[in-house]
Amino acid sequence: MKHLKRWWSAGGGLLHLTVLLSLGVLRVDLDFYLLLPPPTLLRDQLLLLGGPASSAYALSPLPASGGWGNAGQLHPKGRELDLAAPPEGQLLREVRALGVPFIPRTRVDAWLVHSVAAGDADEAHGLLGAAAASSAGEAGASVDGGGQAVQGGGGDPREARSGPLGAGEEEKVLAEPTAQVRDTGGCASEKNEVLREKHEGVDHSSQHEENEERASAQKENSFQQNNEDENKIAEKPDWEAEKSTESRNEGISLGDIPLPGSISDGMNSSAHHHVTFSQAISQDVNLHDAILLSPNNTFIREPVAKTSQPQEPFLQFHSHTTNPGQTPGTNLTGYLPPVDNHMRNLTSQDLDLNIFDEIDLMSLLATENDLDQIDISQLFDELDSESGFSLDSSHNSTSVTKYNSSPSVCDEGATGYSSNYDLGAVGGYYQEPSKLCHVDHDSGFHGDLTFQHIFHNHTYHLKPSAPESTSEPFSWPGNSQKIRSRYLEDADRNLSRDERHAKALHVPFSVDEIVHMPVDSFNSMLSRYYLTDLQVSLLRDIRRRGKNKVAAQNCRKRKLDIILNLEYDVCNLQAKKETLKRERAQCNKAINIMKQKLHDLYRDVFSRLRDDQGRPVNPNLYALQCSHDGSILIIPKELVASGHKKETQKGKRK
DNA sequence: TTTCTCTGTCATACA
DNA sequence: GCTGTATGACAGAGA
Repeated sequence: MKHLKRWWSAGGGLLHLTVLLSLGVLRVDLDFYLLLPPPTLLRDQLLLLGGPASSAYALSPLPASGGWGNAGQLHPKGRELDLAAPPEGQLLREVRALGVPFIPRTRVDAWLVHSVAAGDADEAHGLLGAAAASSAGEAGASVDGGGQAVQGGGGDPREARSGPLGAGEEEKVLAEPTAQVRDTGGCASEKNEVLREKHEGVDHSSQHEENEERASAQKENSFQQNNEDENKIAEKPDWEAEKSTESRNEGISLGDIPLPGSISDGMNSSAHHHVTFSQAISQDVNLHDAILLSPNNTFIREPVAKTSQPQEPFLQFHSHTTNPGQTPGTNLTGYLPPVDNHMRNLTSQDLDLNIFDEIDLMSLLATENDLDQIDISQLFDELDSESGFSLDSSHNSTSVTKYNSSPSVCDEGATGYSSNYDLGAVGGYYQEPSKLCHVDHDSGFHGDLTFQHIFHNHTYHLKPSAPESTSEPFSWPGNSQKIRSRYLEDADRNLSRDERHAKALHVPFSVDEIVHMPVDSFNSMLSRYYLTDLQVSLLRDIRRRGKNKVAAQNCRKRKLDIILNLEYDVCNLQAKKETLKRERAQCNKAINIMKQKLHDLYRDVFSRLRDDQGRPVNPNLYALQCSHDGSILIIPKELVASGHKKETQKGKRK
């Protein structure tokens, strides 16, 4: 534990990148991890290498989430990975107890952290040694004592054996990562270039080591807060996470995020170094963002080389595989070998073609269906009649022309709309930058959207009902136009009016998001996007109608509850009334019985009374009366009657 | 075809 | 003034 803490305190970090791919019915997360060494360790490593820094980080592709390890996988120190690793909960507790900023959301994450925490004093250096061995291969550097890379090698050990490379080959590749890099052909040079740039960044960062050390104490204190913040963010919806991350965006620009394309830039700056090295960042980046953010990066431009080599240390093929029929968030790795194998057996060309076929198809669908002029005209007719928009035909054409004449803006994954801001990620859909949603990349939008992806929880909320999702959940077999058109017709038919409007106007948000996001996020969204007046009006109408719809539902439900409660109260009151009637009858009956008993007692008393002559007292002429002192007097009824009259008269006078 | 129910929407009031 | 909520009234869809 103390070593891990030292690791974090020294400024080491763990960068978790997740690239989301959509392959037909499958969705694949490409998880890979970058162990970012603390500057102090880095310095030691540089000394060990005896030359200029050639290693800035350790690339540690990890096994797929859901399994603790694979046969043949090596522990950072070369041991077989302990399959009976401590329980995940224990690891999570340990890691979180450290207050490290990296939030292990998966067992793999926890394993990685634990591998550092549980190792001996050289463990961290061993990890760094792996980094050196990975990236300093061109110099032929042989790092002694823990030079093996932390490697995951994929989720299923069977896959490792049956994959393009055998287990032995895989180990060889892992031991000689640079050879793997060279094998990538043209990609290798670019990758090495990236590595070189990163190394330069490390050199630069090492110059600021003193500043780092001074700041380390403060960082350690801030780690705990960061950890708490990330925990909060992870539990919040996307828009709440966005709110939380907006404040971070003020301090961390998009370029600070050590994405594959921007990591070199981040390394070259000491300010960036604070972010990329000193703070461990766990973030998920979808492929779409990667493409947008890093157009010149080798990783993006060479998806074949990257995705086709599961054993490559740089990028380990998928840890999560989901499909639309799967429960959202379910990790299939290790549970669905056929799917997994299918994914792994995809050749690079297959993968590439699948990805971009889907992208092309999605773009085609969008352009063919969403921007169809006739549909737009019909839509505006609807809008005109239903939403009070005063639009004439000229307006329609103007609007369409306007939308299509905006080549300088980017439709940020405007898949019509999809849920949870996974606009580009869900469908792997990158729409050509010429549509409606005008995104200002300089206005902070990128950062927000990126952070939404970064902090999402790997759960792809595929709404089961078609109306909620307009993205294509699968690729069409053989591009059958009939099937596709039929599907689209059914999908459109199932869409609500607002959903059709939003889709036709290319509003890049789902109706659900528009309705339920906080007003601050909604307003910021309106201001952040270059939306036309029509789009803004539609968004506000959708939000108003959605709110009112929910309110009406609640109102009716409440009214129904009130009615049901009133009926229940009526039944209760009726039952209570019957009970009271029965009690009243019983009371009357008891009173009559008491009266009868009193009458009998009265008769019995008079039957025993005698006057002075020994004659019985007539009860019709005399009555018994109790005095105040408790004595009983026998008085004539005439006196009793007159006495009552006097009392009544007194009472009336009063 | 009529009736009834459900649902969405609008208008309005209020906090 | 804006926003959200509540509610009555109306209209349309469907059984």
